[in-house]
Amino acid sequence: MTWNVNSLRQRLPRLLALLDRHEPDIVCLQETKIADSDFPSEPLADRGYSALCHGQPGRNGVAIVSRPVMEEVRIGLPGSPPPESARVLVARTGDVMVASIYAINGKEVGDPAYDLKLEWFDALNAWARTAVDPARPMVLAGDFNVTPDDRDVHDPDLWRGRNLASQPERDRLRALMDLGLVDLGRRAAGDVRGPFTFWDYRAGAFHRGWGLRIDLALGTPPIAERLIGVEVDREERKPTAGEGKPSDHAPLIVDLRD
DNA sequence: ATGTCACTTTACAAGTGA
Repeated sequence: MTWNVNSLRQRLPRLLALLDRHEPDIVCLQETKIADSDFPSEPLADRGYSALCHGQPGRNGVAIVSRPVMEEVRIGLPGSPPPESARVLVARTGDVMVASIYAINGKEVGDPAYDLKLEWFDALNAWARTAVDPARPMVLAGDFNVTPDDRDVHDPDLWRGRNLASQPERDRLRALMDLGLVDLGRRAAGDVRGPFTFWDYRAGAFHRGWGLRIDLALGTPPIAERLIGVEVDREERKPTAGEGKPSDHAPLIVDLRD
């Protein structure tokens, strides 16, 4: 499972309910917005989950919550542009590598943050060229802040060329996948629009179906051949589900054969 | 496109980032 929680402090009751509901083996979290010293390890441990975290107070932050105790492989992204931000965490269980990824949003095409985003993807891809072995099982899951193609936006004409849908960022995501990664969500869904994972809080975007598919699980072929299905838990985006307010992202759940 | 949310701070409102 991968889920951008938009503050783990705010979303903890929902995360705990989500663990009870889906019983996932491994959960990649993004935008935890919490320092490692404040990470809520105990309520997770009570449910049989251990956690690795790479956070900072107030913004960004990634974590991997799992039933198997995972071995930490890497914290952070070597060569990523300053300022240092908590966006990558890599861990291993058995022969499976898992990376929790939170890409830079980029704000708008032309904004300095957009250039930083492209630079950050170059650093991610440079790391991935050394870390992704298509012969070995590996999953990169998280909020990539890029729609892979026009099927991943609710209104391609509206979004054409804009941040989250522009060609330079799509080219970089494509270069990452060309290292031998399968977009598991797209493979499971087939040639349809969506399934969306993010809806802006504003303007009633969820209610109006104004969604994007920017949360992705990318797997090497040994993972992809074990793919059973993929589900987006849209209930988690509704204010009525679980405890407290929703994140602006819904969890993406990938089901793999043992 | 924008009917919001969560964070931070010479904190009880306003700016930032998403």
